[in-house]
Amino acid sequence: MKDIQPDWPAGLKKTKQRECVLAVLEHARKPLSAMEIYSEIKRDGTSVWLSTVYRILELLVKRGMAVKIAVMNSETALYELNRFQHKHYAVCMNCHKIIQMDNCPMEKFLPKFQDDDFQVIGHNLEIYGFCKDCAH
Amino acid sequence: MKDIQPDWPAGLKKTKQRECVLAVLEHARKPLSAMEIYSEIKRDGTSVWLSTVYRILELLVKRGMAVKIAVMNSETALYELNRFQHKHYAVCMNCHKIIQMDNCPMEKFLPKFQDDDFQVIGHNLEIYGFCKDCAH
DNA sequence: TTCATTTTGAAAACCCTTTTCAGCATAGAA
DNA sequence: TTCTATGCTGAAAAGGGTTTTCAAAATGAA
Repeated sequence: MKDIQPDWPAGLKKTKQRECVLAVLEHARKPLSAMEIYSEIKRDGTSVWLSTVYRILELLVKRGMAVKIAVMNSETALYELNRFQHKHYAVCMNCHKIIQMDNCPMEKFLPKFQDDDFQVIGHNLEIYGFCKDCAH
Repeated sequence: MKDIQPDWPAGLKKTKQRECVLAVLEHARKPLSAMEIYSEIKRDGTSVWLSTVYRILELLVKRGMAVKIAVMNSETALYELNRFQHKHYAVCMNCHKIIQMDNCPMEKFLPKFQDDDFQVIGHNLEIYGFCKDCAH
């Protein structure tokens, strides 16, 4: 699990726990919760504490190496490696699967506001509905 | 505060606490948190418990009379009366003010998904940036 | 008014996340 | 390599919003 980091980011102390969190994120095929990352690491036999996972995730987000995703109406945050792509997700209302969207409606859109001006920095968009397995 | 409900919704027992929550929501000029609703009611001299406010809000949402808004990266949910309009909000990154948007980018947009099909039911969109008071 | 049923008060539990602080590990200096 | 300052983790507890519990109180139908 620790064989894929080519070079360690400068200024970060290299610890077993940080290597593991990064490795899990690199192997992840979908955004993961702190608990999922924690379980994955423990399953591999490494000892970590949940609070440490949270600390490491916070650090990675602060350094721009990871992205925190807040799925609406879900109380747990998800994390993934920052691959520097603008993206949005669709969430299945039945199985809660998360599916990546490949386009963005905000590209060609000028928002109008009730109040006067608003300097737009970014946006979050989430589609909800039913995935192909749960559509009936 | 209890002077504006023309007729009480059928099947709902009329209690002081429910009247108050509805009254606060009717007077609100922006989405409110459970705590804000609770404070407002107590400020008017009525005795309520926070858990009761939560219970009432849950009931109103379940009945479609209120809408729950989950502002991303904020851990408190907001509630407002369901006025049956499709809308989105912009959130100021500095003062956290919430400003209503008057248009929606999803109106003329067909999402493309990484996985195959996804049956779209709805969407959440949130713009973030700086309001006119906080833009510098 | 009486009674069955809901609703609330009051407190505690929940769940995810953050904080605390002492002990330990790490990286850089010697 | 060894030493040392600094940063990181373990372990536990606290935090903050929200939900649950259960007995007591209030509601509305008869």
